[in-house]
Amino acid sequence: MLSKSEENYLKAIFHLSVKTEKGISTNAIAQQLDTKASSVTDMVKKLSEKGLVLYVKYHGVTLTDKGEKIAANVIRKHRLWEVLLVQKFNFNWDEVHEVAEQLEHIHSKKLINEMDAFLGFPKHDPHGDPIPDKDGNINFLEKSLLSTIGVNMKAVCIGVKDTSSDFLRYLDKQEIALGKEITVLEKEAFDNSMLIRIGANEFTISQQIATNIYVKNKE
Amino acid sequence: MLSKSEENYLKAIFHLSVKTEKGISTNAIAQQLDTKASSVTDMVKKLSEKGLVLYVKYHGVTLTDKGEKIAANVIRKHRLWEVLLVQKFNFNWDEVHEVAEQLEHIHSKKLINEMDAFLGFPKHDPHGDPIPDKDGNINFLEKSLLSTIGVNMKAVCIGVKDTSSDFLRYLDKQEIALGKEITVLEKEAFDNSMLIRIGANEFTISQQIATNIYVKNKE
DNA sequence: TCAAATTTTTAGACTAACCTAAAAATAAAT
DNA sequence: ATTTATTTTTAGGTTAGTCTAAAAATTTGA
Ligand SMILES: [Mn+2]
Ligand SMILES: [Mn+2]
Ligand SMILES: [Mn+2]
Ligand SMILES: [Mn+2]
Repeated sequence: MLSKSEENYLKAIFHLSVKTEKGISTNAIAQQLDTKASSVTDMVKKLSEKGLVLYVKYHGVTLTDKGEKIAANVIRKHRLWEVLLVQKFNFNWDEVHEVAEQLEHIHSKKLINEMDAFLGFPKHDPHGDPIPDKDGNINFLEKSLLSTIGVNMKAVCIGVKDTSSDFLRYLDKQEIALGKEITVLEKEAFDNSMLIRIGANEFTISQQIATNIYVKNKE
Repeated sequence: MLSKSEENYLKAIFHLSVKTEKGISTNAIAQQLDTKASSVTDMVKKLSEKGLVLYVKYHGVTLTDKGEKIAANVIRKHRLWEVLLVQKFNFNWDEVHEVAEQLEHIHSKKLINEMDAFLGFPKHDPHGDPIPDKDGNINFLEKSLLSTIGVNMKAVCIGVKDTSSDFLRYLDKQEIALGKEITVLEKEAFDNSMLIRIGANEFTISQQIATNIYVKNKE
């Protein structure tokens, strides 16, 4: 059975691997886990000996199939717990991540599969991120940034890039939530801010906001 | 924030303190936690420095109010998680303890209080043990061992002493469960076995069984 | 292409939580 | 009241996971 630390390393490497085909650098992992590069080197050696990553000195690491499966399972647990907290325990979507970081390391297959059923086999977590299935397969859905949507186009909010409390509470305040239809009314060339409509409300959002909201094109 | 290990020591001392007024010996704690006496000495010193136990060398430890409150809270979490697993996640009462040992160390006040509400503020866990309230108060209920019940008397099963899987599954097989009424029909002087009736079933149980079932006298 | 900057690894140390074996204190038995 | 047995503590070590500082390898870029 893997330690909490080993699981966190695999998860970090998994997340970093989504964006690139190359090996993941020691420094990137260190930054992701808020630790030092020398610690990463040590751990990566251990994971390599356990057959969970491929590691070539000075050239970064990649997950093996075995390591990838374990990482996906940790992420599955994290996201299912987040759904439970929001849907059953009255957590807001900005409150779940920290607790899920603890809960994702609970070892019990029965627990997670029963929870999955109890929640009705959700496909996405409260932030719109896909939940891996039992075998570790993830359904990466197509998504665009709101900032890329043209004037007079409609889109549906399906996720968030930034998941900080500050950002999520801003979205709450503006009543921007998953599933909401957003119409782009105007774009300001100078600062790339946008005038948008959600339901009956019209308001302006900055580029920084628009580049942190994932949407699905509507037509 | 306390480590998992520190919490486990406090919990062990709490459980051992229920049965005695005296200080808890190093050896007793070592046995409870399946560790060595020398390790206990180390940890007890640390807990003492943190003001969670009173420790006099060679004379055992007792919990301070602060330590007792923390221990009770860990037990509260353990038992509430057990209720969740049985009532919502289809766990049998012999399957919950191991997972609850992990879950009891999750740190989130909101989580445990929401869970408490979600479960309808249960007073007892699946094994009949009382669940401490938010402030750490426990309602120790009066209970007798089934072995002490006289012939022709009725009693209601309200708890179990042994919580091993083997014992709990034996109870399942015999359809002995919390809340069931048990009538003592005969007692065998030679081996202290008992003939009992539960519902329409009559059968004999050994003394070992009878001394591991808690009951409440009925009349 | 080769010196400078950057990244990565190694070397050595630290802490928490364990352990074994020996010493010290307490408890039990003659 | 001593001696003996038991319990507890101390001393010294181990492992996992972390750190800093220095050495080595790679990358950049003049
Ligand atoms: Mn999260
Ligand atoms: Mn999430
Ligand atoms: Mn239990
Ligand atoms: Mn229990």
